Amino acid sequence: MPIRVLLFEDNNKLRESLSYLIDNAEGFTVAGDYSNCNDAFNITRDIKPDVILMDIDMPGHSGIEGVAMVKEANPATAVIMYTVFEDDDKLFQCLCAGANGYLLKKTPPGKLFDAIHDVMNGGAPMSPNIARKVLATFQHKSQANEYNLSPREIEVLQLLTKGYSIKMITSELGMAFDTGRSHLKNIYQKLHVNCGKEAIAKALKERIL
Amino acid sequence: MPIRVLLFEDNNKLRESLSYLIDNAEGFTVAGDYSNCNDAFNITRDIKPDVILMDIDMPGHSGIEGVAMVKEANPATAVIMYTVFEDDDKLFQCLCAGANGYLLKKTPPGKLFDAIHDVMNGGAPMSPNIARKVLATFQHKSQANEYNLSPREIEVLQLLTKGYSIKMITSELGMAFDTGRSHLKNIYQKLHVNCGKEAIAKALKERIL
DNA sequence: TAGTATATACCTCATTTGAGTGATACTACT
DNA sequence: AGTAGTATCACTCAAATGAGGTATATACTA
Repeated sequence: MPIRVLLFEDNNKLRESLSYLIDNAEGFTVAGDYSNCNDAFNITRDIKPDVILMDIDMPGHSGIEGVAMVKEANPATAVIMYTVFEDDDKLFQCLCAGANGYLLKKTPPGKLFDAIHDVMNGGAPMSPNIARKVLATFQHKSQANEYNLSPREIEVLQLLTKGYSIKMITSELGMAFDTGRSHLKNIYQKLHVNCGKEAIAKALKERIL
Repeated sequence: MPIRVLLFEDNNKLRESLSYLIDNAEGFTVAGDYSNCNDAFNITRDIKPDVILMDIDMPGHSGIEGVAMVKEANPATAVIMYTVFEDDDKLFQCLCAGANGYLLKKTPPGKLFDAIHDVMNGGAPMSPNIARKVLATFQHKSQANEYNLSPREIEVLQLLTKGYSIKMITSELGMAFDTGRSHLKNIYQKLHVNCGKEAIAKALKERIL
């Protein structure tokens, strides 16, 4: 049986072209196409499509909200974002909302079919630039020295981010209590924070360490 | 000019087959193949290949260390992991070390060429299972209620993870100082931690919120 | 209706922490 | 030889925090 695809795209011309293209391809059928995702929850719940191609910039609810609605209505439906946006913010919001793939609209239409097959196969089709951005998030670490932390300070900060108290840190590293406090004071200065809690938040959010 | 590929793989049979296969393919040439990556730094620095296929489990330095060495020697060289491992630990260690792709050895050899082209194109070729794991890391959030935090407690915890002091939190949320402390005490209990720093660390690491 | 969870608020006490100040020693570079 | 950075340790003081206990009002549930 053919793969059932749903389209959410507010550009009528594009939506109709895509619908025609996909519906006439071997092994695919378009189960519906919509110019907004205001009713995405009910639609998905009722139709339970295999794959959804989702634009981001639509009137009313955005595609980002759309993904969330779809995933709540039927988690088994795979959602591929299909958009012109490639800024980090929108990308990661979509991924966090549960998107299974992310294609830029400059993707040649023929590649769409590969992507749909890929996502049905448990994959995560992404345009090359997008995939690179995603992998880059794992590599944002070795920049501890953006703040010129000394090796010893890094050790201290690492233990701090485990929730250790100064006492625990200093005994772990075999230094005097006040030495640990000195290090922490210097760390706080370098990170431009005022207390340990801010330091932990900053260190973990920016993946220092 | 052909794409210059380097192989690091300790299984001699497999390495020779791969080398033969790739070297005889149109548009590819094997610039070297090695059974371990103990000298990966110097090799990469001297040869500066376009792409490296890297095994993980090798005698001496692991492929994970290998990636790091390669990336230090010549960041422009793309590294595709080629391994049987699909456990989260090894995967994320490789990605953090700078790997550009991650293929399981069950990948049909023909797909290797697609992957190499993909990575040369700025992409990040990954086996479907792997890609799913990577995307899943972005979706590990909405499980705040694993700890049965009440809505109000979640608000408090969110501000806490911004490094806010109790004073700031309570004034932000318009409640009495002691009310904030009560909430925090309950939050600490529910998260099984003893202090705010641990709570922040746990909340950020487990992406509660 | 009784019980449970939530949100609110207050009190006390001991500990932890941040800020300020100062000091010694070692290394590395100028 | 002098300077800068790092690592070490000490002392004080005021503020922030965690742990303990109590209390009230509301809302939902059994």
